[in-house]
Amino acid sequence: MTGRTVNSAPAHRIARTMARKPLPRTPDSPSRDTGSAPATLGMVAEVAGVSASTVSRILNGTAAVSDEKKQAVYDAIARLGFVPNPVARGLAGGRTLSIGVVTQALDSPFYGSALSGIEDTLDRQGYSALFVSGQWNAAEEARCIEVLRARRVDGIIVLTGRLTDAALREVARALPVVVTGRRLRAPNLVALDFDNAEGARLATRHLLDLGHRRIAFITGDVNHPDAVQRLQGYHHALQEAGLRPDEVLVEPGLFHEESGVAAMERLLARGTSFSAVFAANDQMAIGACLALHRHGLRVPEDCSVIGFDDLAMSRYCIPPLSTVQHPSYEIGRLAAQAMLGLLAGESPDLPVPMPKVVVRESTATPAAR
Amino acid sequence: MTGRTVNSAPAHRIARTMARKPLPRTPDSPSRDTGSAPATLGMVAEVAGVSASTVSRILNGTAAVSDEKKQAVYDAIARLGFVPNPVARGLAGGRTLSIGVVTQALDSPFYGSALSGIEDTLDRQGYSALFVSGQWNAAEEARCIEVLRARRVDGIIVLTGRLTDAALREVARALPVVVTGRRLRAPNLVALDFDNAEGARLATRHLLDLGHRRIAFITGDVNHPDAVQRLQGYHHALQEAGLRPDEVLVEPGLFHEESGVAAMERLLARGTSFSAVFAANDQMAIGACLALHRHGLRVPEDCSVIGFDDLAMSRYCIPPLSTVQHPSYEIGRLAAQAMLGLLAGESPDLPVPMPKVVVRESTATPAAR
DNA sequence: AGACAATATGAAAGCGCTTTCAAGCCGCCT
DNA sequence: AGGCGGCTTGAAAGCGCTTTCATATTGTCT
Repeated sequence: MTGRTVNSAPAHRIARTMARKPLPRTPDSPSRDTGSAPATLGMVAEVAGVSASTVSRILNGTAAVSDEKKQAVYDAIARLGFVPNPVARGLAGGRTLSIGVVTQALDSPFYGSALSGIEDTLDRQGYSALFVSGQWNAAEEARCIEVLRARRVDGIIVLTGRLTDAALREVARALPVVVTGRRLRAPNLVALDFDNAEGARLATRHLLDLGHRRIAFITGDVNHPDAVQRLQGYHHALQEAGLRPDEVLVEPGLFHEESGVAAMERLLARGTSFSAVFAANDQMAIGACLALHRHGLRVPEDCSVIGFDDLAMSRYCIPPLSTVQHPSYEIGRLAAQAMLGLLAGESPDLPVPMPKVVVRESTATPAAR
Repeated sequence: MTGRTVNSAPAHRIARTMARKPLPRTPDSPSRDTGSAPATLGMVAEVAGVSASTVSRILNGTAAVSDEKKQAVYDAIARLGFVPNPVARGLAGGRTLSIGVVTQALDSPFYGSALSGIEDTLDRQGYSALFVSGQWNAAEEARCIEVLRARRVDGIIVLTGRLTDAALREVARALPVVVTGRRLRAPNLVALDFDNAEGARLATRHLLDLGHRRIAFITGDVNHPDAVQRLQGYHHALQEAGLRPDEVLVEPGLFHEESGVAAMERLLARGTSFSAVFAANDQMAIGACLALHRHGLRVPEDCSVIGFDDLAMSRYCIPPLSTVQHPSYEIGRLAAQAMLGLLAGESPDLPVPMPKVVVRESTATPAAR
C-alpha cells in the first residue's frame, strides 16, 4: 500500500514517496503521549470543550477569552502535550517564525560566531534560523534567497554577501531584510555597517605609532567589500602619517590562511624591506606568521604582524596575535535584534560597536638597525 | 486596520501581530513576476488549463500524465516563475524536506565543518538543514529535538551529543535519526561511530615510536564520550608499549584552547618530567603549545605536542601541529547521506573513515639528555 | 460488438491552523 | 421597557498542496 513503485520519478522523489508514513505506528493504546500522533489544536479544543477558534485565540492572545475557558484550554494542552504545528501556522497565518540567514560559509571562524549570535537571539523569541551558505558567490546567494523565500521565512538576514544593493532592495520589497557589512538605506531593510576602514586605519596607525614605516598590507578578496574598505583604511592611515602608499607592499590575499602564507612568500621573495605587515583578517595574518617562521624570521622581533577580526583562536597563536576587534557574535546578535525589530514594525537603529585594536604580542617596536 | 492594539499579548506576540502584512504591496500592475505575490499551484493549473491535481502529479511524478499537458504545465510554471511552497507541501504531505541537525555549537571549528558537509549533501537533494545547538547540555539538546519535531522535520541528525541512547531510540520511533560519535543499534536509526580510541592509540603510538616514554595527556571534557574513548586509546597504546600509565601525567581539559593552556600550566607547575604531550583535541593542543611557549619551551625540541581532529587551522600553527585526522566534513557528509538513505527506506551502512595520524612539525624525537 | 481493464484526469476532501463573520449575551442608556 | 453597543464565542472559509475517489476515455479480448 505504501511501497508503490513510481518509475518515472527522479531518485529523490522515490525516496520521498517510499518514506511516507515510515512508521505504521501501532494503533493501540489510543492516547499515549509519546509515540502517538502529536496532538492537534482540534483535539485540544475538543478536550477543553471549546471551539478551535477559541484555542487559537488563547494561543495567540488575539482576543479576550474568559478565564474559565482559558484554564480549561491550558489544562487540555498540558494533558495532551500539545505543541502548535508551525507548518500549519505558517500556511494559515503567513508567518513561519523562522528567519533565513544567508552566510558565506558555515565553517568559517568568523561567520560561525555571528551565526551563534543570531541563533541565540532568535531562539529566545521563539524564532528559528534557517542557515544557508552562499559560498562567496552572488549567484549562489541569489539561489539561497530563493530557497529561503520558498520556505516562507519571515525575514532574511544577509551576512555581508555579494549581492548588489539593488537586489537586496528588491528582496526587501517582499520581506524584511537585515544586511551586515554595507551601508544602505531602504524601506523594510536595515543595514549594519561595521566600520572596516576605521578598523584598518587604527591597525595601521598602531603599527605607525610603534615606529614602523614600511608596512606591508595583505588584502582580502577584492571582490569583497570588506577587503576594499580595509585597504582604504590602510591608505588613509599612511596618508595621515605623511607616508606615500607603496604599491609594492600590497599583496592580494583571499581571506584564508593559505593565501596569507602565499602573500607573505611573495612579499619576501620580492626583496623589498618592510618591518611590519597588516593582514586584512586574522586567518591571513596567521598564514603570514607561518611563512615568516619558515623563513626563520621571528614575530614580532623581525617583523610585526597585525590581523583583523579578533577570532577566538587569535589569542592562542604563537605569539598571540595583535588584531582589530570585530565582534562577530555581537554583530550576529544585533542583526537578529534588528530583524526582530523590523518584524515588530519598528525601524530599528542599532549602534554597531566601533573597531578597537587589541594589542597582544605580535606587534612591537621595529628592531633598531 | 493592521495596527490593531492587543494589550494582553506578550511582547513578541505583539510583534507578530503588528508584523502582519508588513507591506501593503502596491496592488498595481497585476502580474509582474518579482514583488507580486508568488504564484501558486492553482494559478499554474489555471494558466495551463488543467486541474491542480494534474500539476501536482507532474511535480511529484506520482502518476502518468500526457506529454501534452505536461508541456503546458511546464510552460505555465516557467511563465509564472512558480516555486512550490514547501510549507503547504509539508502540511499536506507530511514531509517538509527539511532535516533537523542538533549540533553542539555553531562556532566550533570542528562542528562547523561537519555542518558544512551536511548542508552540501542535503542541499543537493533539495533538502534544507535546520541547525540548532545544544550547547553541550543534555537538557538543551532535548529541547532542540522538541523544537525540531515541532517544526516537523523529516529526520534528525545528532552530532555526538549527550542524550542517552534510550532517548535517541525513543526519538527514532517517530523519526529517522542519524547520530555520530556513538555505537548504537536501533530501528530507524543509524549511528556513525568514529574510532576515537584507535585514533588516540595511534597518536600515542606515534609519540612512542619517536622514542618518548613520559607522555602527558590532556583529556577532553570527561562528560563527553569522545573524551573517555581517547583516554582509553592513550592507555591502550601505553600498555602495548609495556608502559604503566602514570596518573600524574593526565590532566583534565574542556576541549577548548584555554583549558589546554591551563592543563599545561598545571603539568609544568607540578614539576614531573615529560617529553611529549598528547591533547585530546587540536584546540587544547594549541593552548598547550602557547603555555609551553610562555615558559620558554620550544615545540618540538623541548616537548612534542600532538592533537586530535586535524582542524583546518592546525596546519597553520607554529609549528604546524601533528594530529589525528578526524574528517569532520566527511562525517557530516556521511551523516547526511545516511539520513537520505533512511528516508528512502534503506538501512544504510556507510563506512566511517579510520583515523590516521598526520605528522607535521610539532612532534620529534625527544632531545637526548 | 459488448464487456472489462487500464489510463488519464478532475472534483473534492483534507493537513492544522488563523481569521473573518455572525450570532448570542449581557448591561446600560433614555 | 426597548434598543444599542460591547464582549465572548463558534462556524466556516481559507492558506497551497497532496491524495483519495470517481469519472471519463481509450484500448483489448472473446
